[in-house]
Amino acid sequence: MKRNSRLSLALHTLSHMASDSDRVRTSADIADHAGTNPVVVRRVLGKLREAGLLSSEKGHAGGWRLAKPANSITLADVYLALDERLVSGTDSDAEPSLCSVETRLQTRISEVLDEVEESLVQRLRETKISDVHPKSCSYCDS
Amino acid sequence: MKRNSRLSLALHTLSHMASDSDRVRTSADIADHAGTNPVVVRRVLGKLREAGLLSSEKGHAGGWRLAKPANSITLADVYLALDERLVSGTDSDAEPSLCSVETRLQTRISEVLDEVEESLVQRLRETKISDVHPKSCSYCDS
DNA sequence: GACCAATGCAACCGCAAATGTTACATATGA
DNA sequence: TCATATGTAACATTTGCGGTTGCATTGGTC
Repeated sequence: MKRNSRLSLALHTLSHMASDSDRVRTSADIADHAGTNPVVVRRVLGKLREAGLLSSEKGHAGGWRLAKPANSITLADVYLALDERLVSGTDSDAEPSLCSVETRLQTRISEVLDEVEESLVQRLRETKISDVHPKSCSYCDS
Repeated sequence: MKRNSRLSLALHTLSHMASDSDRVRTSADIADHAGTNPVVVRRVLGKLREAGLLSSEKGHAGGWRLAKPANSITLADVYLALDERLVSGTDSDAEPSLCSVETRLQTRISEVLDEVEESLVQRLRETKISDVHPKSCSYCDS
């Protein structure tokens, strides 16, 4: 795994689940398929659960499953669930500049980036998880 | 400086320059205003020069200036000049999965993210540097 | 009830990318 | 010739993130 791994992992998992909604999957299974670690999987999927996209069950026959139909989940749902802010990073520690013009410029730049960020989310809203999944794909039984 | 600092620094600098195109600015000046280091500034602005957005001159009265009018530079120009790929990260080391379905899914996800990335660039193309600059701003003379 | 298998969570390690820093070569105008 | 700027390499520092371990908790199964 590498860059944008959280978003990538989330899409990967959701797409898989979309192909067989009834099947319950464990973190270990998902981690194997994604080439990563069960704990990492739980971290990412936990966010998706908080957002109501997934549900999880503990115990012997526990695991993860979709909490709503795949065609009702958009990329924006996933993106926002993960708290990703690719464009307008949280530029917090802006030390109060000596020059008032500086601070105004900084504010203005943040505005512009926020607008772009919003456009990005709008674009993500146009694609559903069910659109991502390639045709003729059955979850491989390892 | 912190997150998205390269893009932020670039926009900051270009906006400043847009307000007084004739003035030549040194890395040190810019670094002071941006609260960072001259070398960092040169690294970022060097990319912008490669892209033909800025020009620089060595020597005694050297420094940086716009290479073209601010209203002919879009955010996409800056974004691409910096080699930013916020959405579709270069997911290179994808080890060949055992399952063919996996690789196809991976490919499909990359496709989708590339499309989103392209949408982002298109959006960035709609905003010019001259749009970023707040009105009534004279470069403060420190 | 004992046991096993799953999530949930906290703490830590290690790596990699980006920034920050120093140093020095080079160019150029005064 | 000197002061001042960029250009660049090398190194230090910070930071975010994936990875790892450990353990508590929950819930089937025997």
